[in-house]
Parts: sequence; C-alpha cells; structure tokens
Amino acid sequence: MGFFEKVYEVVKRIPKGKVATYGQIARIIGEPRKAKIVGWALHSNPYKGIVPCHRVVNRNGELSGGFAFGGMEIQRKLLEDEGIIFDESGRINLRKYLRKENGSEY
DNA sequence: TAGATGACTAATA
DNA sequence: CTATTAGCCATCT
Repeated sequence: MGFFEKVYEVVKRIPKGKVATYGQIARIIGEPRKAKIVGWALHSNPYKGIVPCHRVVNRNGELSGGFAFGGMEIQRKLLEDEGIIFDESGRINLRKYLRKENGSEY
C-alpha cells in the first residue's frame, strides 16, 4: 500500500466533529517527516467524496486556504455543521477538536 | 539530472 | 499567540 493510500485511510477515519493535522496523520502512518507529502496526497487527487479533506488542517488549526474541493466557504460550513466552532481569526480550537491517535494499526 | 515548489513542522525569539 | 529560519521530501519543470 502506498503512502497516499495510507493517508486516505487515516483521513477517512477522522471522526465527525474532530480534525487532524498533517503532522498528526504522518505520525499515525509512521513517517512523521512526510507531513508535506500528506498535504500533497490531499492536493493531488483525493478520492472525491470519500476523503473528508476539510477535516485536515495545519498545526495552527487553520484551513488549507487555496483550493479545497469547491471553496473555502463550503469547507468552513461543513466543519460548522459538524459542530466545530471558528474563532474570529477563522481558526478552530485544536485543544478541543484535535483528534487523538487511537490504537492505530499502522 | 538538477533546481524549484509546496494543502508542513519544529525550534527560536 | 505571531514571525522568522531551517529542515523535510515527493512531484514538477
């Protein structure tokens, strides 16, 4: 299984109402240095509709910014629908929403 | 083959 | 928390 596939698997496992960082995902997979590659995996050709890219944020708790999957506004709306609150700076409370690394089999 | 790029992170101030 | 610097590595040109 390639690195990309692993990324997709992990992202798909993010529970609703929670988020994960790129570094977090990379760590779960077992390659903490490839945080950037995780971003790459999502940017390149994610399984549209299968991988919840909107739940993946950077370590600041901020969303991707540039292109996402239809627009930043949609992304924010989706997260809000899942119960995630954005602060005035357009960021989310990682303390509360960051997903924990449950028993990963990777 | 080499150099530049980027949906990043950790360390430091 | 913000800003800056350096390290990282698969892809692109």
